[in-house]
Parts: sequence; structure tokens; C-alpha cells
Amino acid sequence: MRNRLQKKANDSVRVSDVAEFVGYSTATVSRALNNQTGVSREVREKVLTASKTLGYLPNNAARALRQKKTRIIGAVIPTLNHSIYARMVEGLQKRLALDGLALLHATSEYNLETEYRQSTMLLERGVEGLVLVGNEHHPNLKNILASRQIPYVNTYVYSSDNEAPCVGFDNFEAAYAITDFLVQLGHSHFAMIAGIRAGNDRVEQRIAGVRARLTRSDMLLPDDSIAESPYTIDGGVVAMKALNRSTRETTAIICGSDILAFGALSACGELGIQVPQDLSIVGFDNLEFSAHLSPPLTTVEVPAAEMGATAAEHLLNQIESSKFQSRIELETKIILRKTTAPPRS
Amino acid sequence: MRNRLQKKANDSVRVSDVAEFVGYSTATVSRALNNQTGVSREVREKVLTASKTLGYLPNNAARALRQKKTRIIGAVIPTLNHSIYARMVEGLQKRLALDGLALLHATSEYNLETEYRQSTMLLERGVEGLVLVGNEHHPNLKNILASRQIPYVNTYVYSSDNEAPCVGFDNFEAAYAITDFLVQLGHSHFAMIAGIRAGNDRVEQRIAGVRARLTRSDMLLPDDSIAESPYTIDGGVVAMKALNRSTRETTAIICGSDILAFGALSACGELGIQVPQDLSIVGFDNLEFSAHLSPPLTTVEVPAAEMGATAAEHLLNQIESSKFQSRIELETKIILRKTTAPPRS
DNA sequence: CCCTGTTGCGTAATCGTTTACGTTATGAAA
DNA sequence: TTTCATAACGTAAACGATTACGCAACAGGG
Repeated sequence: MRNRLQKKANDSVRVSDVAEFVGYSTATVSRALNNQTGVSREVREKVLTASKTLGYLPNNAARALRQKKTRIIGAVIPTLNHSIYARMVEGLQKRLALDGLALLHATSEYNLETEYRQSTMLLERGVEGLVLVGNEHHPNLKNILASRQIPYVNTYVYSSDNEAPCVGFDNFEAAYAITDFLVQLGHSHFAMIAGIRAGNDRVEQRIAGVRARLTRSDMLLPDDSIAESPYTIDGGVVAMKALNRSTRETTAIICGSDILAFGALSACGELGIQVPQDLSIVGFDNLEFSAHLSPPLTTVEVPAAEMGATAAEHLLNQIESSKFQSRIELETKIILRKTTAPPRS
Repeated sequence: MRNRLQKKANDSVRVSDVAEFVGYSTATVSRALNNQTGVSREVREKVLTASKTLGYLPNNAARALRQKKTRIIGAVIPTLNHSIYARMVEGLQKRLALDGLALLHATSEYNLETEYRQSTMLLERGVEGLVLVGNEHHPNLKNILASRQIPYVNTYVYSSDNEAPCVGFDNFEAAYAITDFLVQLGHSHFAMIAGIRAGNDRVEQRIAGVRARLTRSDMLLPDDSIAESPYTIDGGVVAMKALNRSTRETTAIICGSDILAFGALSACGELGIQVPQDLSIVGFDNLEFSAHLSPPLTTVEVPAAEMGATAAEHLLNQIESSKFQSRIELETKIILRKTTAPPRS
């Protein structure tokens, strides 16, 4: 018995083995396993139990070759180290799993060249769709995706006139809104701690959003009150100290990420700057720790996991129905906490 | 010309297309592309440039089917939301990419049943190796991996007598060491804020390590001074408050993660407990924020990215050379900062 | 009784590579 | 000159699934 059931460990059991075992053809077995029509209930059940007992697992490569479907989606994100992206990837992966798709991902390190290389690598792997971050990509990428008719979606970005398919929020508007909130509080001298602008269009859009709101009230955001900084706490610390030296009349600082705001807050502690009495600070992302900073951080909530799930559905729609909503906007929300107050006097 | 080069967008270019283009057989083209011997330099270069201009990308499914190699590694981790795992996954993926392998991963949510399901899903995808977290798994998992001869490695765990292949650190020893450090400082009344024990052997091992060190000095860690808590900041807050009610003579708290320590520290602020004067607190992981807490957190550094890279190499060795070091120990290190001090009087 | 449609199943082609095996040409050795 | 490696290439058979097509058997309508 054991002899009969247990094949040589190395070569696994194929549909032909199952077919032989139940005494039907591979065609019937295949139809039974993929529950297609044309198989009697009786035979189908035989096949199912036989494949259980034999320990059959389908060979995905063969299936993919024949069907021209890998059931794999790709994603290229800046980094997993940033929890905002990790959460998106997790949301993406879980949503895809519901439809039996898997996720292959790679990191770009905020570098468009790297993003391009990783994307082609994923294409070689046969991904049926691609999730990217931002609107700005290597010029060849769009072409190669178009020529192979690979659906893709840009995440973390949205605007009503966006050329490419996108799932995300309007960075300009979000920045505009949080700036508006600070202006309403009475602030008139602003600074920003932004991320690195090169290869990151979201940073540019947020800067533009802040500027637009300030301009409306005849205020300015001069270049020297924008600190570019990598997305690390230390980066926020350094940027805050630099701004403190160069622009002393500032009463409100808008950070491009809660990570940077954390650093800024930490630097304020060192510098003896009282938040929010001397200085209001806002962040972006609403990370877990943000509610627990002292004082708790006012910030903009970004629905990262939902964005991943929505991106997944976006691609699924593109693949299956070919009629789909190209641009999907997700809500951001200002989370009011304790790092903001009207400016002194 | 454009007519000649541009195929119908839908069906992509195959090696037969390249072969036809250069006037050689598919065998030669294949050999040239995979730079094997038996192709003249001249022809090889023709093939290479032709495949560039035609935009040839190999079909991985066909290759995988023929070679019986998918060049995909799988990983099942508890969650990506926890940066310690995200960092590992990133390290893993990058190391694999160096050898042209891709990573498929799924999350288990600290649930062994889920871990098992996700693992079989990855096996169907044809992963050639599996990265797991911890030593404790679904009883079937070991069997199915053995019967298919799929190499695997348990991460985040190490002991010299570990049955399974592992890459990680000795949780027992690490906990022992940090406890020893606190005992040396003069502490005698301890509490722990641990993670959820169910389905997480690392938590058990750390508790055992703490207990072992205390026992050596005739001290105890009673059950009611261990708070089990999910790995969130809020979880740390709640646990800290509970401990504060039940065990008031405690002078040192060992947290199973910096996340929990963050919450504990935050709760101490609320409760008016001075750290480190009234209470010493230590964490685990050395996350980015830990150096920026107030006071900065004394903790145990865990080399997450290195662990991922090492796990990758471990599997690569298993796959290729079949002789390999089964257990690999990584160093942890106590990071001494400001949340620890001798107990009051 | 014949005709037709449907159900249930089998045969064999197919997906795009890699590769075992053959073949030819070339040069060196005998 | 003959022989024999060796290098460079081609032919065709895999790999393991899915699926187009075909063939019985059977039921129901005429």
C-alpha cells in the first residue's frame, strides 16, 4: 500500500499520476480539479479524494505556460523599511490572495533607474500587472508596459486629470488642506521639512500644495525655508536644527512624513522650543507612534492598507473586465492632536 | 523596418523570433542568451543585440517548466506591519535578487494554521525554498516539506541543539543577558511585558531566559508579573497600567519589543512614574525610534536585515551545494541608553 | 425507427523554453 | 591520406498542465 501511494520523493505527483490512479484521462482529471463542466459528480469526487491522498499539488509553471496566466502581480515600492509602504504591500498581498493571486515585489530606493530595472525583472517573471508608486517613472517603462499590454496602476497619487491609472490621494490637495488649517489658526510664517525631491513627485506636489495655499493669502514659502531630508528620524532632527538657524520667525512647520515630524519634535526638545506654544508642527501618514509622541502629533492620515487593497482590485478589474475606473481617489483626513496651536501673540 | 521589428503587440517575442531574426536555431539562441559554451563569440553577440532590439524577454514559466527550477523563494512571516519583519523581508529579497531569485511572501498573523495554509500556497507556486519564523510550526508542515525535499530555514531563532535549520539568535540567551545586566545594576523585582505567547515560541524562550537568570540569584518572576500583550504601542500602555496596579514593588520591566517598551514608557508618563529613577525599562529590537524616545531606550539590537540576507544565503547553499551549515547564529547586542539605572536606594 | 442535442469522456496538440543527441566542418595527429 | 577530437550548430524531444476537437452513448421528439 505504502509502496503504491508513495512515489520516489523527488519527482512529485502529476495529473497523469492522479489520472492513472482513478482510471481516467488527464483531461478529465484536469477538468475535475478546476471544477469545470463535463465531469460527472461521481468521477469528480473520486478525482478530488485521489488527489488528496496522493498529495497532488499542481505545477504552476506548466499551468502558467499553457494558460498564459501566471496569476502573479508585481509591485515596485521605494522601500519596505518605511511602514507606510509595508502596510500598503500587506494590504495588496492580502487582497490578491483572496483571488488566488500572488505578489512579487522589489524595492526602488526612490531611484527611477532602479525602479525600471526591477520592473523589467518582474516582467520577466511574468507578472500580469504592476503596482508602482508615484506618477514619475523611467521614460521607457510606460512604453514597455504598453507594448506588452501589462496593466499597471500608480499609487500614492491622484488627480482628476491624471494621465495614468492611479489609486491614491491628491498630494497637492492634502498639503493644501493641512496648510489651510494652519493658516486658519493664524500662522503666517511657514517652513517645510520635505522628503528628498529627486525622483519623488509626491514631495513636489506637497510643496506645491503648501505654496498654493500660502500664495492665496499673500504669503510665501521661500526656498530656504524648505529643508530636504531623507525619511528618517535623524533626518528630521538635522533638518529642524538647520531651519532653526536659518529662519527664526517661523511659527509652523509642515513635515512630509510623521517620521520627519518625530525628528523635528525631538530636535525641538533639544533646542528648548516649546511645541505647540513656540512652534506648531504637523506630519503626514499618521503612523502608529504619532499618537504617542509628546505632544501627540497632528497629522494627515493616509489609508495605506486600503490603498494596497484598492490597487489590487484596480488591477483585477483591468485584467478581467477591461472596463474599469481608471482613477480612484482615497480620502485623507486631518488628525487633530496636540502639536498645533495658534501662534504666540 | 518598423513593420519588421514590431510584432503584434499582444503576443510577445519568443526565442524562435530571435532565432529567425538572426538566422540561427532556437537552440543556439538559447545557448547564447544563457551564455553557455558552444556558441561562437560572433554569433553570440548577434543574438544579444538582436534580442535587445526585438525586446525579447524570456518566458519564465516555460523555462521553469523545462528546468524544473522556478528561481522563487517563499517566506511566511507573521506580519509586515512590524518593521522588524519588514526589514528582514527586505534583506531577504535583496540578497536573493543578487542571485536572480525572486521572493514570494505571505503573512501568518502569528497563527500556525494560517502559516501552514500560506506555506502550501507558496509550494503550489513552486518555491524552491521556504523562510519561516520561529521553530514552532504546524505538525504537517515539516512532513510536506520533507516529502518534497524543499529546503527551509527557521529565522529569529537559534540554539546549538536546534533540530531544524535556523538563522537567528538565541532568544533565551538574549533575554538572559539583558536580565543579567539589570540584576547587576541591583534590581531584584522584575516584571515582563511579553508578546502573545500562543503560537510564538520566541516569547516563551525569552520568558524562560529571564526566569533562568532570576532563578540563579534566587529571585522569581511570578506569572502575575508577566503581561501578555499584542505588539502595539497601545498594548504596551495597557500592559504597563495593569502591571502598575498588580505589582507595585517592581523596579525593572523587560519588554519583548521596543514597540511595547514605547507604550510602557508612554504609560509611565501618564502615571507619573519616573524612568529610570523609579523604574528601569528595556526593550527588544532596537527600532529606529528607540534612540529618540525620552528617555532613549536601552534595548537589545536584533540584526533583522542581516538575518534576511543570511537566510537567503542559507537556502542558496542548501539548493546548490547540499552541504551547508545548518545552524547560523547572529549576534545580538545590548544597546545601553537612558531607561536603565540602579533601583532607588 | 431515425434524427438531433447533450453529457461524459479520451486523444492529442499546445504553451515557450531547454537540452539530449546528431551532424557537419575544421584542424591536428598519425 | 586517414583518423579522430573538438567546436559550432541544428533537430526534435522533453517539461506538466490545459483544451480544441472528436467520439460514444443516451434521451427525447418526430
